[in-house]
Amino acid sequence: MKYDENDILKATGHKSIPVICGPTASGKTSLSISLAEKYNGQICCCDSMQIYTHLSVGTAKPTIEEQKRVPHHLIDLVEPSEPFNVASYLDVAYAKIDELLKAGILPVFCGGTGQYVSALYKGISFDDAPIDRSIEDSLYEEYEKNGIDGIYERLVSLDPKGAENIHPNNTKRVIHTLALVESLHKTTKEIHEESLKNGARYPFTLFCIDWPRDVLYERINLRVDQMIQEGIVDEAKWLYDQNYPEDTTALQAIGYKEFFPYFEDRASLSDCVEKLKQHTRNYAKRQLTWFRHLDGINWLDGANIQMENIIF
RNA sequence: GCCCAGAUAGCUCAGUCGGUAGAGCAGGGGACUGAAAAUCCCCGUGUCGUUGGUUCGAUUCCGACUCUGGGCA
Repeated sequence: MKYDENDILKATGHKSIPVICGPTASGKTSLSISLAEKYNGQICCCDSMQIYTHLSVGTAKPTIEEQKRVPHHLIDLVEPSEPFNVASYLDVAYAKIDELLKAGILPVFCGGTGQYVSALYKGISFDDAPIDRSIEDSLYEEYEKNGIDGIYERLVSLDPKGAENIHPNNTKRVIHTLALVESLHKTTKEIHEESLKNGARYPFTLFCIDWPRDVLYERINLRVDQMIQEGIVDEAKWLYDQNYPEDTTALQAIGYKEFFPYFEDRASLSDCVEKLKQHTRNYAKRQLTWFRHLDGINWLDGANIQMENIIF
């Protein structure tokens, strides 16, 4: 079901659902908790790694204490070995929003994953059946043997406009897009238009917490040190010991793979910690690029957040 | 004290058979529609340690000095 401003207003007293965005370590969690406490809300996490069970310290999942203050949803949804993606996220997120609204509770989104926030906000729907992973697998085999050129050319001939937007070096996207175009017999433009035709399912208002870059990086460094105290290394060791296949999505999470060289005696612990800080800083920059280019985002000065300015 | 090696971009280093220099990383910007904490694209002028000498011309060759490694006493 689709909600407009009035439906949300009737259910919660607000015209839209707030989404607190921001790079890692910007203070999203505490702000969204304050907001939820203030307005009788509950938190809906919007994070591609917090959905995994077991990965808690490294994903900066809200702590048990934080979860006691306000109920948190959309975390701990699947085992790290299980596949999960934007489409799966939208399914569970929509169901949760409906459930909360019916109960008159305000969902407060707290999101670090640009792709998920964007899909929610723009109302991108993934109605087509998911493409068969085996099509992609066979394209990967072809890529291993003959390189990307032939695959890219096929994409250009089937979907020239779509190919323009993908750099041939981005093999992951080239292969995925070709698999999509071939199996659906549609161009990316058609796919995109169809995916947007229903519009956003709920009105959202986006907020993004911003800090001067050097301050943010300092916060990140401090937080990584804190994660060490909280046992991130043990958590990483656990994940390492699971021996999941290399392409397991959860293994991509920052905060785990960085310690694998240490477990294999190929690097010192402190080197791995430095790498982790580095990767986290790099990631924060990418997140900001994403949020900066979302239409209608409201910026909040991390050092001086006024609750009165958070209007939604 | 002596010998050897090094001193070039924020870091690690390459290079210039003498014509003022370039990679990786960091940093900055960007893309993103079913793996997204992923993946990918763009952006490189710096007293080439200091100081003399040789030379039309030195970061490059030679000398001295300073510093940093390593070795010998």
